[in-house]
Amino acid sequence: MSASHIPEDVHDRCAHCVGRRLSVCSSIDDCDLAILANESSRMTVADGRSFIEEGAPANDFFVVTGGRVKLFTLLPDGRRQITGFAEGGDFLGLAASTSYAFGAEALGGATLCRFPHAGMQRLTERFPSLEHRLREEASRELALMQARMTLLGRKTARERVATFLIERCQHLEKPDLSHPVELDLPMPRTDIADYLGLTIETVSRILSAFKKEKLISIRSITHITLLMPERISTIAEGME
Amino acid sequence: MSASHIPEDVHDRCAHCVGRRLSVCSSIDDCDLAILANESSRMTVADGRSFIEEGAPANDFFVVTGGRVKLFTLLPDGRRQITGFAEGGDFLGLAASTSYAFGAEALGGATLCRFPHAGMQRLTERFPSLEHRLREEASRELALMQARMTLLGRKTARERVATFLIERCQHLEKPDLSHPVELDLPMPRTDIADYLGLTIETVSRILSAFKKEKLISIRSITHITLLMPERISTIAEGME
DNA sequence: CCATCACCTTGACCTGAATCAAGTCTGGTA
DNA sequence: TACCAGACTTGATTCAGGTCAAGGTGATGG
Repeated sequence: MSASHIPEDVHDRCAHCVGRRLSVCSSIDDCDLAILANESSRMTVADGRSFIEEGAPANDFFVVTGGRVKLFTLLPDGRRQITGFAEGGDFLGLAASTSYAFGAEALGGATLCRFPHAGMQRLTERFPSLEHRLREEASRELALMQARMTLLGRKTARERVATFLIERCQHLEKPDLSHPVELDLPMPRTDIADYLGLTIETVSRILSAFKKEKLISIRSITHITLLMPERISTIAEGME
Repeated sequence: MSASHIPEDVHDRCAHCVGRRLSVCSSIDDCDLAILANESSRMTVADGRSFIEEGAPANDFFVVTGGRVKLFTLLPDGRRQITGFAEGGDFLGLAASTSYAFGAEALGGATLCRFPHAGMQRLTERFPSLEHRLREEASRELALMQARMTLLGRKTARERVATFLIERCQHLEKPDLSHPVELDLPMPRTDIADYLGLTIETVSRILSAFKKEKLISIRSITHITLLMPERISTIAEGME
């Protein structure tokens, strides 16, 4: 598909994409959107389907344009560490030299925009600010991972679950911990456990404990209200 | 200090630096070394002295030109997670947006080359390949962290210590696991423990166990020989 | 040559989270 | 309305690794 055939459509595809607002694509001017669109292609991934294989040759970058995905690494015996959840606007594929350092699969269905490395290179040559934006993105990710290593290496189970809840808050449009917060947890407990380096039973127990302590209320499995967000934040920092 | 005053010295400073061979500085041509030198300054840090404060405004990048440093994050009550060790040629400071996401201190004395962000920006504008090199560096680091999260979240103490030993091997000039390997562990047990998310006692016990199993021999506290590197590597991957 | 101090090792015991094992809840089907 | 399957919760028990408490070791200085 070449930009010269259907320039309007192609332009629009990028113009109305969440990546345009949130992701690396924001470093491209409006008038150059067709070039951007021409180097990328859309794809959808069904719930639970994998689209990045850990260790496979890294040929593409991805922008999540809809839905959610989980990123993970595996040990040979099947133990799994989820290294992150990504949603609309998030950029994937920087954690790779020649091969991907992580696997990725859709969490309840996702749409993605795929940028082959070759095309991305053409884009960075043409738009140097894009390369800078990619570095910024990598830096942001590195800073997040720094905190996550502290979580996995040094926090208690209680602190980990509290941190997870606070992290979810900060993904909302208007994070505000001074009032109760309604949260949607679209991932199953298994994923939360593998993200926090715990077992599903421990996650469940601690959520129940938080409920008993009136820190949260559990409206349904996926729908939780933080009744005392600031107290949970205190627990998350290990200061309770 | 301006390059025009003592161009020869300044040029030489970069020409003979390990960063020139190993680090981001390799993306600059010989003839432009004076420009590079002019944007950077040397510094030495004594054993145990801190030179990056977690949360402080991030104003500089650093290249380790000699010795070693440790990078870490802290919890309010003093729990510490060492997120990495850096040595000659390693680049520091990418894991930061406006403020550093980690602290850093010298491990037995270190020399560094400091690049203020403003100067680095002048360099990346003049040498676009440097910006690309920085992104590569960030990607390499991200891939490493991915593996480290799996270690902290999912590996047993035995697997962690084995992984640490294998990692140290891979820092040698000629990594080769088919024969016994002599290793130097310049960091105290406390640092190894904080790197692996364990206690000093557990690290000590597991090294003793490895010794009893004839997997390693402990010649002195800092000097260890891996007698069966491949078996240790197998343990590290969780496949024993 | 001994004292000191910091760091490391070892042992005994404890505990937080894992494991093992029932339940329970929910949404989908008939 | 009852049944079923999959996901979650809860309880009982175990165990890996932490904590507490002695020792050991080796580099430095008197």
